[in-house]
Amino acid sequence: MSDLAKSSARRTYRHGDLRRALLDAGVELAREGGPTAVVLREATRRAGVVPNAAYRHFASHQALFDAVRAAALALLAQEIEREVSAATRRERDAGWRARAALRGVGVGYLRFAWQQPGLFRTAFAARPFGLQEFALDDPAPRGASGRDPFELLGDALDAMVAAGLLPPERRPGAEFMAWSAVHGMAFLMIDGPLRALDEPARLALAERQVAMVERGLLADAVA
Amino acid sequence: MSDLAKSSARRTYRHGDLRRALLDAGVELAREGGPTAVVLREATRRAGVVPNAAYRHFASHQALFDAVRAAALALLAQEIEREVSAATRRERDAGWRARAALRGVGVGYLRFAWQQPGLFRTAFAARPFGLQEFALDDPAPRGASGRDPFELLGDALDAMVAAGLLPPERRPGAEFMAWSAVHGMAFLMIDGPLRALDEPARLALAERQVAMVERGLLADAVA
DNA sequence: TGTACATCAGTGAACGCGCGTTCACTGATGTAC
DNA sequence: TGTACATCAGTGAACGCGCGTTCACTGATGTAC
Repeated sequence: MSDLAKSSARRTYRHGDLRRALLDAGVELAREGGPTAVVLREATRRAGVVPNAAYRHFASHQALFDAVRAAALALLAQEIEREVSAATRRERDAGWRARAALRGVGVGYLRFAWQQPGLFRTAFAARPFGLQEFALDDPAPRGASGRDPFELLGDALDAMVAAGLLPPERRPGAEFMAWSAVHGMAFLMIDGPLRALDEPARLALAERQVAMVERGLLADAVA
Repeated sequence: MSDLAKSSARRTYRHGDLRRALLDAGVELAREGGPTAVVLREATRRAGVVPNAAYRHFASHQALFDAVRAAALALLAQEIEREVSAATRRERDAGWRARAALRGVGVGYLRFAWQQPGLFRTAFAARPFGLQEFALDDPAPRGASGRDPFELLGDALDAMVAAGLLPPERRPGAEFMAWSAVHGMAFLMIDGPLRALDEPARLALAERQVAMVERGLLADAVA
C-alpha cells in the first residue's frame, strides 16, 4: 500500500498528461476517419510531440488502438443509456418499461452508429487476422451506469423476462439475435444502401427494426 | 460493329490470360486474409509476373479490388441459390415455398459468411472514406440465376406477398430489415462473440434468427 | 532552506518495410502486302 | 508462301510515401540528505 503510493508518487509531467492527449487525439482520428485513421504518428503530431514519445505511454500502436476502441465503446454505452432513460421515463408499468428499454437500446445503438460512424466502426473493428477477438471487457468501455453496451441489452431482456413478457426458456441467445438485427442495420446505414436515408427516415426504419425484433422474440417458437 | 470486331481481334496473350490469373490470385488472397490482404504486388507475384504488369489489365489497385469484390458477391449469390433450392425442393404449397425460400436466403447468407469469412468481409468491405458506396450492380456479382444476393432476397419477399402471407403495404423496406438481421449476425459470427460457436450451434442460431425475422415481418404493425 | 543526485518524459535521428505507381524498354505475336 | 511492319503484353529499374519502431541522448523535475 505505502509501496504503491511511493512508486506512483510522481503526479506531474512535462507535457501535463500526454497519455490523455494521445488518447484524445486517437479518438478524434477515429471519429474523423474510422479505425484505419488511428495512426500513432498522427496522434503524436496532434499532441505536439515527437513520434516515439508515445512509447512512454503505450507499448505499441495496438495498445493505443485498443484504448481508443474502449473509449468508443464507452461513448456508445452512454448514448444507449441516454436513449433508454428518455424512453422509459414516462412508463410506469413494468412490461411497458421493459419494452421501452429494449427499444431504447436498439435506437440508441443505431443513432450512435449514424451520428458517429467513425467511432462506431472503430468500436467494432476486427482485429487483424490471427489476433484474438476483441473483448468487450477491455478497460473501461462503460457508460455512466457502469454497464457496457452488451450488458445494457441484457438488462433490457432480463426486464422483459421479469415482466412476464419473455418466457425464460427463450431468454438464452436472445441478446445475440437482437444485437445482430441492429448491428447489421448499423452497417447498412453507414456503408451500405441505407446510407442515403435522411434523419427521419433512418429513425423510422430503426424503430421499425426494433419493433420487428421485439415481436419476433416474444413469439420465439418453432413456427 | 465490324470496327469493334476488328479492334478486339487479338485473342491470345503471352501469359495466356493474365487478367484472369490476377483476379483468381486476388480472390484467393481475399479468401485467406480478407479485404486488406488483396495486395496488387502479391497478386502479381502469385501470377508469376512483374508488379507493373498488372496495369495492362487493371487501371489501379482499386480496380482489381472491385473485381475481386464482385467475384466474392457472385460466390455469395451461388451459395444462397444452393441453399434456397435445397430448402424449397420439397415444398409444393406456394406459402410454404415462399417461407422456405426466405429461410434459405438467410441461412445461405450466414453459411457463406462463416465458411468464407475472408470473402464475405471483402464482399462488404467499406470503400475508403470519401469514395462512393459500393454498388451491388458492379460487373458480375451474380449467381447462376443471374440474380445478385439482394435480388434473391427481394424475390423471396415478393413470393411471400404473392402467397398472401405478407401484406403488400408492409413489403417496402422489408428487405433491409431482413438483410440487417442476418448481416449483423454474420459479423458477430466472424469477428464477434459468436465466433467460438461450433457448426451445429451456428446453424441452430442462424435458423432461429431467420425464424425471428419471418415472424417479425409477418406481424409487422404498430405494436 | 540548500545542494547533489537519480529519475524518466520527451528529443533527435535514423531504420527497414512493403506498398502503389511511373518510366523507358524489348521482343513475341498478329497483320498487311 | 514469304517478308516488313506495327502492336502492345510483359520487363527492369526505380520513385516517394508514411508507417511503426529502435537507439542513444538530455535536461526538467522530484527526492534525499
